[in-house]
Amino acid sequence: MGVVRSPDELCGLFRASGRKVTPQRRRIFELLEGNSSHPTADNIYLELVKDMPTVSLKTVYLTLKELEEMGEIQCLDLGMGSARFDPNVDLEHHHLVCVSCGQVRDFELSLSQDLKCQVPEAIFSVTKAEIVFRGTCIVCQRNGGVSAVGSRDKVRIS
Amino acid sequence: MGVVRSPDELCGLFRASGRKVTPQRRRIFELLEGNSSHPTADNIYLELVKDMPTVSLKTVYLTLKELEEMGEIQCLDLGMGSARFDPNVDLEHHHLVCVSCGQVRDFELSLSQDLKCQVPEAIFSVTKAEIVFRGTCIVCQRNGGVSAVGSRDKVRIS
DNA sequence: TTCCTATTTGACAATCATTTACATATAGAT
DNA sequence: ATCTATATGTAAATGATTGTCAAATAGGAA
Repeated sequence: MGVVRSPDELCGLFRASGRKVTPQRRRIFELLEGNSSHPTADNIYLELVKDMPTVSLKTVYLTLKELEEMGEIQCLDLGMGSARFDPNVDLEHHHLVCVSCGQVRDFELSLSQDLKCQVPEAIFSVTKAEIVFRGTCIVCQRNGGVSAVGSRDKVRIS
Repeated sequence: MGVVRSPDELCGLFRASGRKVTPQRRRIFELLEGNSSHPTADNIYLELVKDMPTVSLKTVYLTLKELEEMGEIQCLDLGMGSARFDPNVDLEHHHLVCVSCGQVRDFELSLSQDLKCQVPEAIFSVTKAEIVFRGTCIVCQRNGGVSAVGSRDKVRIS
């Protein structure tokens, strides 16, 4: 299933669904490919302007929203001020959120019990079950948890 | 452990930690007691103004933040535009989020495996593991999922 | 290839949640 | 009752995200 698609595949999917593929969109697809840094819309925008000085943040938001609607990326709201985007749409894939530096890491975890089945259908129909692990990453533990970066600070994509 | 404290207990804890107990704070404690509606700061505020016409949203935010710092309530950011506050601080307590009406429900779940132990200490030190189940509640399923309420709409506390 | 039109874009303003600034009011210890 | 640190309210600032709309353009049709 739709895990990590190439820019070309995404362009095809966009056209197939009646959308147009513009240079800015293609570039966004490229910036997302294999990106495991969980960038914010602004992180993407800052990379984008390097090549396209006139792009607007709005275009980034719009393209990301469309990708999300198509199920090609997921939008994570982890309570850090701004949404993070993740091109990894794998199931059994959860997140480690460092409350010190704000970094978000993917974490593969296949539970013996299927989480969705834990909730009675008579009560609620589960579409998606996500686990958020909050704590401190090894780097911040070494730095005594004092690693400056506030939750609202920009995290440049590597 | 600190699960569901009475307004009086909270007043005591506030004084004990050098904070002052004002009428508006006491009222906020009352509004939170036994409240399982997962109100936003604004929901609380709207109830509060009924008794105290001059109270400000800022006071609500501040008091809620202090309660959170004291570990007496938890702040949930579920990606619905505004944070939800939950006086239930029970461990093994997760959330069902209806993507149709925006309602948030508590869900007790004791997994046979301890979630925290799933993450290697060498990688990340977990403080808290929370599961968010997204899907549709029974009510919205009956209404054909068309139950109007947008994610940013206000949800009055019952 | 050129044309045509629905879709995108970008500049800008608007909105929403949350925080800051600061002068005034007040809880609660003495 | 006094005094001072803390809390309050007004009003304005901030940051993320969305709406408006005229101008630009992708890409199918001719």
